[in-house]
Amino acid sequence: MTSKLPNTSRSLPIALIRAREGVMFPIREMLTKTGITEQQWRVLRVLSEFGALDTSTLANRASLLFPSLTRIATTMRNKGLISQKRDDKDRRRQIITITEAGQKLIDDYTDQSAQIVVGFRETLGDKNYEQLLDLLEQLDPGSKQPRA
Amino acid sequence: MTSKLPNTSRSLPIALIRAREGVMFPIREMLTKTGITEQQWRVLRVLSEFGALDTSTLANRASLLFPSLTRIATTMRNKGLISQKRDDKDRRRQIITITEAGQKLIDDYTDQSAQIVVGFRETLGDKNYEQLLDLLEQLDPGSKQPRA
DNA sequence: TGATAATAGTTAACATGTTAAGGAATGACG
DNA sequence: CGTCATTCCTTAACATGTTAACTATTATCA
Repeated sequence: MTSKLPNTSRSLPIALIRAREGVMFPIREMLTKTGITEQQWRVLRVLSEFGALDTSTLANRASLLFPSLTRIATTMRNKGLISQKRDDKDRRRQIITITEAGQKLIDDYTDQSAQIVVGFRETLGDKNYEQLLDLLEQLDPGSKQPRA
Repeated sequence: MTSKLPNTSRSLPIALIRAREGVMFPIREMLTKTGITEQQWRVLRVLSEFGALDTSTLANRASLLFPSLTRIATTMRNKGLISQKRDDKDRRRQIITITEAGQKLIDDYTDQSAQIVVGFRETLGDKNYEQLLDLLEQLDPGSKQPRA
């Protein structure tokens, strides 16, 4: 059996990369002004939404790998955006908390960020936008169980 | 006006990352056996589809940034997967060509790669799969003009 | 209890993503 | 022809992605 690959123009991995580029462009533009990266923004958003979390849970919810989060956390601690302490019950665990400065950063840019989301929603239309999220979720291996 | 951000679970950027993780997982598993990375695989696929290309065009079609491609090309040249030469007409340009070894690698793994694509197509269903590609394309800023 | 496995994170090493600056060749124009 | 902007690409610097090895702590179980 000799199967053929789709054209690169209809390749799912490449389409996902390009879509991400397109979505991230205006967001990155906004983040430039904040001085933090896309990943650091995700960390703040997750902490702001869920409160203090241990490293594993945070990594999972922000879709970051452990080693990345270890480095990012160091950077963010130095910037005063988060604080870290050991869990007294299980001393292997690190508990990460958002600081006031971190929360302020979120608050300051929530509107602008939300506007960008609205833009994409309008580009696709509400119905398509929701369907896109549904389809993407089906490709996500973690979507079967709720995240830790 | 105080807008609110969507939950991180319905955030488009995060959904795109997670979907990409899901799609890339089996592909990366396959690529481990080949000894090349996902990006190097993309370069080979584009060269195999379009023939020799200059660096700019290749970067564009493989969705790679220039600096990345510069490094990747060095690696791949050392592995004997591609060859590079200057364009005689415009000596700023590098022309990149796939080697026999590179083409063999593509040939050896085309079937396996195509099977993975089939898997995702079946997961979503043909219709949804095509619609997903269409929606993703709408988020791609480069989709308005055909790529260089 | 004491050896061993499992868990939570970190560190290391290499590749890529991202932005900015730099170098070489070409093009435009007075 | 000479200057200057433009184009194509490379280098540099820092952040993240990815895999593997390693440390510290906790759980298991004979």
